[in-house]
Amino acid sequence: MKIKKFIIKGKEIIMQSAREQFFQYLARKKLRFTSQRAIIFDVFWSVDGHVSPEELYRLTKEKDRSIGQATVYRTLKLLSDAGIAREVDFSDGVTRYEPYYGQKHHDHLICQECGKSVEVVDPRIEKLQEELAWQHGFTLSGHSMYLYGCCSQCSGKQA
Amino acid sequence: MKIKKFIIKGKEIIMQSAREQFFQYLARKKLRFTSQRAIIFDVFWSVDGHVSPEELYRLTKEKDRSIGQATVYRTLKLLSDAGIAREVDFSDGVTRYEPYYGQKHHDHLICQECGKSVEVVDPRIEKLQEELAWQHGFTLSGHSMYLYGCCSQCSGKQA
DNA sequence: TTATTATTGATTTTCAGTATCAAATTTTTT
DNA sequence: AAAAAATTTGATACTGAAAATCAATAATAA
Ligand SMILES: [Mn+2]
Ligand SMILES: [Mn+2]
Ligand SMILES: [Zn+2]
Ligand SMILES: [Zn+2]
Repeated sequence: MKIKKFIIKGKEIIMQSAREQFFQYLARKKLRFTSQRAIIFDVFWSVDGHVSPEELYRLTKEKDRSIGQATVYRTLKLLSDAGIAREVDFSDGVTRYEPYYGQKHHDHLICQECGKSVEVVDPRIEKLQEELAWQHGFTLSGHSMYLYGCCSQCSGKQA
Repeated sequence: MKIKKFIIKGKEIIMQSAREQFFQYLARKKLRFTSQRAIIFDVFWSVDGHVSPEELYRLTKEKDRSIGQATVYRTLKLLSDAGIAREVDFSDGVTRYEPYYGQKHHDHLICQECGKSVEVVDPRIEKLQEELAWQHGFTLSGHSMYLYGCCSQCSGKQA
């Protein structure tokens, strides 16, 4: 109970900082922190998952019917540029975004049966990726890695 | 010279086997090895790179004006299912296909300046990926990994 | 032959994402 | 304050990739 409270509080604090970072980013670029952007940010943050622009648009409209779809797309791009959100692509045809602020880098392990995704990271892999790029004379600026398979639950059902 | 000849001959042999495998696959599925499919296969194989369906459609029409775009899409799907081609996604908005028959698995290192791509593979990474999935109770069926960066040529130019 | 099945190319449709643009809002300058 | 400049917005139109539809063919089986 106490732990949960702590976690929740931690999340709020992070949310505040992320919001602040968004604000700072906009200021730096001489852009405005409008009410629409605030609403979209808040909804995006409250979802806290891997959400597509269209899903977010739907959710946002529940808070404010007047917000346009284009603004949602635009705001997600801004959040991306501000380093608060990240695009993820689970190869199922839709691009999603995930909150990325205050989160360590991670990759995804995806169950192709039920669609469940697990966030994973292996420092040894990350290191080897750097090495590998280096060997080919590349300066690595990023990577995307998705592991596809079948989770234990889905494996169980099948057998 | 001798080496080159050997390689070329090797490539032809591989092409023959790939064609054969395509044929076998179609037979197994009770599908037909039509002239259109043969042409599309041949052109695809002769390109030998990372080609988009639209590019392939254009190239194919040079051989046979009557071939339809839908057939190119369909045939690429078939080649994929037959394990002869593989989809690749360099995150530049277009899906490409590469010949995959007789080729070892590989991942891609991509220069974001000039678009050049290098095929790479590191068995240690592959092993760790398996491990990682295993630890989460997943049975791994595949993965996609793209390393993005800047190649030595492009780095040189900038500085 | 006749019936069945698979294939094709043209066309339409879908869908995500982008571009456009006039109206509205905010900021800056007089 | 008023006017001018800059930014933002939402509606709408548009794009391009990919899939679905469908009538016409072609190949195969009965
Ligand atoms: Mn994630
Ligand atoms: Mn390749
Ligand atoms: Zn599952
Ligand atoms: Zn380069």
